[in-house]
Formats: sequence, C-alpha cells, structure tokens
Amino acid sequence: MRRPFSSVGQEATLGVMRTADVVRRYLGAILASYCITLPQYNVLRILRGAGPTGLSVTDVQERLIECSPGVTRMMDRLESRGWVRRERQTDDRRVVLCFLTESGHELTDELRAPIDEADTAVMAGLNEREQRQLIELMDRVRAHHA
Amino acid sequence: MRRPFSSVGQEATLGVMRTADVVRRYLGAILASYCITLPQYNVLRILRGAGPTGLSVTDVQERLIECSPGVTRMMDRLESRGWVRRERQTDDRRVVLCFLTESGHELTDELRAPIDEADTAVMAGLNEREQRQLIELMDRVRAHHA
DNA sequence: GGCAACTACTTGACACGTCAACTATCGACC
DNA sequence: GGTCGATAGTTGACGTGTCAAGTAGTTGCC
Repeated sequence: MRRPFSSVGQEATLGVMRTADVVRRYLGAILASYCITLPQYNVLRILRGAGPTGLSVTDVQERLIECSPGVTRMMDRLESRGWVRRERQTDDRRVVLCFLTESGHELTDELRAPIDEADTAVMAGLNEREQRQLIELMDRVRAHHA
Repeated sequence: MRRPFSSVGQEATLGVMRTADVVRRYLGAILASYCITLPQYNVLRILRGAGPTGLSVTDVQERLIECSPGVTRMMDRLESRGWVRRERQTDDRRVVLCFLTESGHELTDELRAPIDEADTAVMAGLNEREQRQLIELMDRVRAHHA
C-alpha cells in the first residue's frame, strides 16, 4: 500500500467514497448504452414507484437526498426526452407534480433486468451473507448521522 | 421501509452510494469553513504526500481515479489560490509537474487535525472492529472489479 | 533526417450537485 | 380584506466529472 492511513476512520471514509465511485461507474457504463445517466434513471425509478398519482419536486428531492435545483433541471431534461410529464397541482398551485410517461414506463421496464443484473455483478466479490453484513454496517453509519 | 429492494445487490449498491453521500457532505461541511472543497483538499493531500519532487498531472489523476481534464482544471484553481505551483519538466516537456507551495503546506497542516477528527466522527456509528470489517468488505468489492 | 504512432496535457461541451437569490402562491393573523 | 411570513419551485453561478477532440512533445523505425 502506498498510503499509510492516519486512522481507521480515514481508511473507512476513503474506502466508502472509492467504492461508491466504482459502483457509480459500473452502473453508469451499463446505462450509457441506453443513453441515460444514473441520476436520471434513479429519478425515473422513483417516479415509477410513485405510480399514477405522481410526485412533487420536493418529494423527489427528499428521496434523492439532493438539492431541489438539481431536481428541477433534471426534470427539464427528462421531460424534453419524453420520459416525464409535469403538471401544476390545481388546489395548491405552488406544487409541480411529476409523472412517468408511457415512454418512461417502457424504458424503465427495459432497464429493470439489466440493472438488477449489474447490481448483483458489481457486488459479486461478496457472498449474500457478506452483502447483508455490509448493508447493516453502512445503515448504522448513516443512522448515527440522521 | 418505503422501498422494497428487488435484490440484496440493489440494496447494497444503493447503500454504498447513500453512505458515500453522507460522508462527502459531512467532510465537505467541515472544509467549507476553510473555504476549500473536498476534491481540492484531496489533491493537496496527494501532493503533500509526494514531497518536494512533485507529481505529474497523470500521477495525480491515477491516485484520484478521475479523468485528467478534471485534474487540469482543479490545478488551475488551486494554483490561482496560491496553494499549488506548476512547472514543465525539462527533460520531457510534455509533463507538467505540480508542487505544494508554502501556503499549501500551511493549509494542509491546519486541516490535518480537524479532518482526522471528522473522519472519526462520521464513522462513530461503528466501533473500531466494525470499521475494519467494513473496510475489508469494501476492499473485496473493489478488488473483484479491478 | 523525416514521418508515424504514441503520450501528456489542455480545451470545449455537457450533466450534475450545491449555494444564494428570486418568484409565485398559500395561510394566518390583524 | 390586506399584509407578513412560510413554502414550492426556479434561475444564476460555480466546482466537479466525463467524453471527444485538439495540441505539443517524444519515440521508433525507415
């Protein structure tokens, strides 16, 4: 090893960020062949889960744990590609509801299997018990800061 | 839980990315009070580790696992803030060597303790044994795809 | 010497993520 | 009913990560 870590915490934080980069790049490469990015796919997946009632920009933002300006602009792109439709709520006109279009449903249908496969493949260095262990450890890291 | 995961792999990949976001935001918040970003600090830390011989842009890029264009532009900013000095190597004029300046040394000296503390704090949900376990699991995830 | 292939880096373009500031709307209270 | 504060969303600006294309310099081979 080139770098001597100055603490276990440092090694862990760097490890988490490096591992996330590996995962992101792996999934991103799969999605690139469908001309969509990982953040965009995540939004579509969230809207899909919401069903026909749709979600407000704030709802999507909360599920992404990301700032709302980013969501607005993401929706701009997703709408211009025809995967998302936006509509102002009538009873509270401040709220913008977002829905998956028919085309968006088709895309997420098509992507479900390859992404599921990729999620499994990228974690293939660990068996199922170890993956659950990893999940639990990470859950506790996040829980401690919530 | 709102979202039922369709596989253990999916839960693990989402967990890794969410945990990395938490870590990034936590460390980023500490660094923001020193008017520097996490990626910038990482570059300074790398240059510091290299010592007075400096590092080429490619060397830095390899350690960051990031594309070189990003490194060039990061160096532009770090140089304009006076933390980094660049110099063309004389025996191979394609290579640009990067060095930490005196000011850059002072900043990294000042940041070492608070960042060490933050690395520990952000992982405080796990004891040391668990942190080592997490590190080992993540190492194996990365090793499997290297 | 001269040309071709390669390497190191830079630049342009675009997708994000984030902060600050702004607009539109709602709700509550006088 | 009108004003004030809160809320939902948008826009501008900037740092960053990435791809594609371009430039400068090096090496190898004739």
